Amino acid sequence: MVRGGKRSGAGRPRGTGKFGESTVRIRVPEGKLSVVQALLESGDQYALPLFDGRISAGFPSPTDDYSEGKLDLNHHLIHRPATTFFVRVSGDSMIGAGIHQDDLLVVDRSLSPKHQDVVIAVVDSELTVKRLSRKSGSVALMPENPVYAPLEITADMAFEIWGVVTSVIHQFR
Amino acid sequence: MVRGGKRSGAGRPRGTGKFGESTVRIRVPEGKLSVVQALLESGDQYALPLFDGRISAGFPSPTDDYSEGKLDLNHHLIHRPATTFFVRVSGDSMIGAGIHQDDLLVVDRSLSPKHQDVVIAVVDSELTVKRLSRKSGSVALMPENPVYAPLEITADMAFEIWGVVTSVIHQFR
DNA sequence: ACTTTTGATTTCTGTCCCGATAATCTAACT
DNA sequence: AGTTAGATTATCGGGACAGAAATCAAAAGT
Repeated sequence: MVRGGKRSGAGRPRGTGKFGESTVRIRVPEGKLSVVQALLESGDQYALPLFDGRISAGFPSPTDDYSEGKLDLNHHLIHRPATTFFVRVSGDSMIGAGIHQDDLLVVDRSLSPKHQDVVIAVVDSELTVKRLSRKSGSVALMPENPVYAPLEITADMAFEIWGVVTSVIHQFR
Repeated sequence: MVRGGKRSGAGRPRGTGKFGESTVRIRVPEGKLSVVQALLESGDQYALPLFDGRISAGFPSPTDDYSEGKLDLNHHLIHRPATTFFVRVSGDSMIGAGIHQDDLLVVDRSLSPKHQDVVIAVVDSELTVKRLSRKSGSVALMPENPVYAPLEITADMAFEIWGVVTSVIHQFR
């Protein structure tokens, strides 16, 4: 007479809802509701497809499957958000390293500056970006532009390294 | 005898809770609970301070107030997420434009390619990044490296522009 | 008269409950 | 064997509730 009956495995399976997973109820301020819902419904809006320029056979299309995977700029370029900041470049003393006027630098304060690192330094109250040289016990800031001269750091200078430049971003449009 | 009494204005004011705003209840999948809570409690984790290299007086410190404001790379570099993708650079034909081997390009398909734009193009099944020239009715792809020659586009070529390069990102570390 | 205490009131937050809906299983039926 | 219908269990969103928090106003204290 009875259909079914109490048994394991019966009923709606878990994780068959909208999110494919069990859910928790939380309170969200009204102002941030839209961004949270966007995060939930469409995943990370800024995880965008990455193409490898080396693979160019077969006339691929941007609408194809993205076998190279997806990339989020923030995650890719910023490893420690708490110790990272940006600097807008002034001057052309590092043009040989691909750092141009008005470029944006990503700087991490938590990295220990090593020989040949590009660093943000303050020398006598002046903010500069240079390549750090630690050769033979002396410290020097090396520009990458023949117009400028290397700057040897001496004990009487107010010298501080703010951080190590991890990336440079140049905008065309 | 009665203290207080029914009246308007009494009671806890609205918006005095944890979020300073009225809240709504939503369901969040367990797996995304931590990221949603991080978004709510600490704001945008990737909105980082921006310094202007031109302002260098007074020996500022990264721990000072950030009068230049905060910047989010995704918002700053990606205006239309739906039509934007990344390309990893292969080759050195655009080194004069600051585009090096293994750099990351941000490409927007929704921008109409104009004269002198840096574009991602497919010519005869080959993916290239070049500066677009539309002078005098003809179309050409101009490298920025004297080792390479300009490529004039003729009618018999399979030619397609994938998008306009809006930024180039070079990583040091 | 001024300050402090105390109860009343109202809102916030997290949790529980519940009905409607949805998805699956098993028995009954064709 | 294939279909149908009841049983079972999970999801989803709304209502409700207890405890905490914040404010008001009267009462009590100085």
